[in-house]
Amino acid sequence: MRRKTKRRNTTQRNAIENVFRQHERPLGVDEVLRYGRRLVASLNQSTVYRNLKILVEDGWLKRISHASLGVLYERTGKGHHHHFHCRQCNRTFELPGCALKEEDVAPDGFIVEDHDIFLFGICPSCVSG
Amino acid sequence: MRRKTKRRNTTQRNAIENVFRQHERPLGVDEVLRYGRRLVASLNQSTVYRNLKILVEDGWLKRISHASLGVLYERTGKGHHHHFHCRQCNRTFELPGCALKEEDVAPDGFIVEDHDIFLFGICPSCVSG
DNA sequence: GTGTATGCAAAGCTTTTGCATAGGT
DNA sequence: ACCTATGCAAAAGCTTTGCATACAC
Repeated sequence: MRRKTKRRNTTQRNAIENVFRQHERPLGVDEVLRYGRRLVASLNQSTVYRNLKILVEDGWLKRISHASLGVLYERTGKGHHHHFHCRQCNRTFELPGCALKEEDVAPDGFIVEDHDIFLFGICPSCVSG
Repeated sequence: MRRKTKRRNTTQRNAIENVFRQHERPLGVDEVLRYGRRLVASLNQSTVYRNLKILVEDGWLKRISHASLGVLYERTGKGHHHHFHCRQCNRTFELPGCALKEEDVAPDGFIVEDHDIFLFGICPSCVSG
C-alpha cells in the first residue's frame, strides 16, 4: 500500500512519537493523549487516533490488544519479543527473546507464520516492593 | 467472589451454552447472538452480554482478545492450549498442548503465573483447499 | 499559494444500565 | 408468591468522520 503524497512532518505527530520514545513500553490511547499534551498542550484526541493509525500503517507502531487491558500501541523494530503483564501494578512490559519453537507448537497441517506470546504474573519491582 | 443467591437456570443461558457446545471454537458476541437466536428466537443482545459476563465469572467461559480479531469467548476446562488464527478463512482454532517452558521465557525477577499464545498462519483445510 | 493535518463537534459503534414485566423456583 | 433474568430503550464508552481553518511545504 503505497502513499501518493508525502507525509507532512507535524508538531503533533512528532510529539506522539516522542511520547513513545520517552516511555519504552506499550501505551493506551488515553496515555498517549495525556503524555502528549505535556508536549503540545492543544493536542486533540482525534489527532491522536489519526496519527496512531498512520504510525501503524507506516510500521512505526504495532497494535496489540488484550482481554482486560484493551488496545495498546508499541514501537516496532525492536526485534521479536513477548509481553509480560504485571497483575499487581497493571503495567505491560516487553521481554526480549523468544522461547518458542514454532515447529513444535502446531499439529501437522497447520502452517505457522507468526506468533504472539502474552505472559502474566508479578514484575520485579512489585515482587520486591 | 461468592454469590449470595442461586443462579437461575434460564432458557436463554442454556441456549448460549449450547451455542458454545455446538461450535467448538472461540466465538464473538455477534456470533453468539446469531446462533443463539436459532435456538431462542427472542434472544436479546443485552442478555447475551449479561450472560457472557456471568459465564466468564463462573469460569465456564474465558475471554480472549486480539488486535485484529476483537473479543472472543471460549469454553474453559479443556486444558491449557494455544490459539491458531487462519489468515485465509479467518477462523480461530484451539491447539492442544503447550510448547513453552515458562521458566525460560522471562528474565530473573519476573514471576510468570500464566501465559497466552496466539499463532498465525494457514490452517490445514485452506492449505489443501 | 496550495493542499494536507488539525481541532472541534457530531455521528457511529460496541457495551452497559434502568426499568417494567416475564418466568424460574 | 417472590424475586431474579429478560427485553427494550436509553445511556455511556470508545473510535471515526465532516468541515472550516491552521500550518507544513
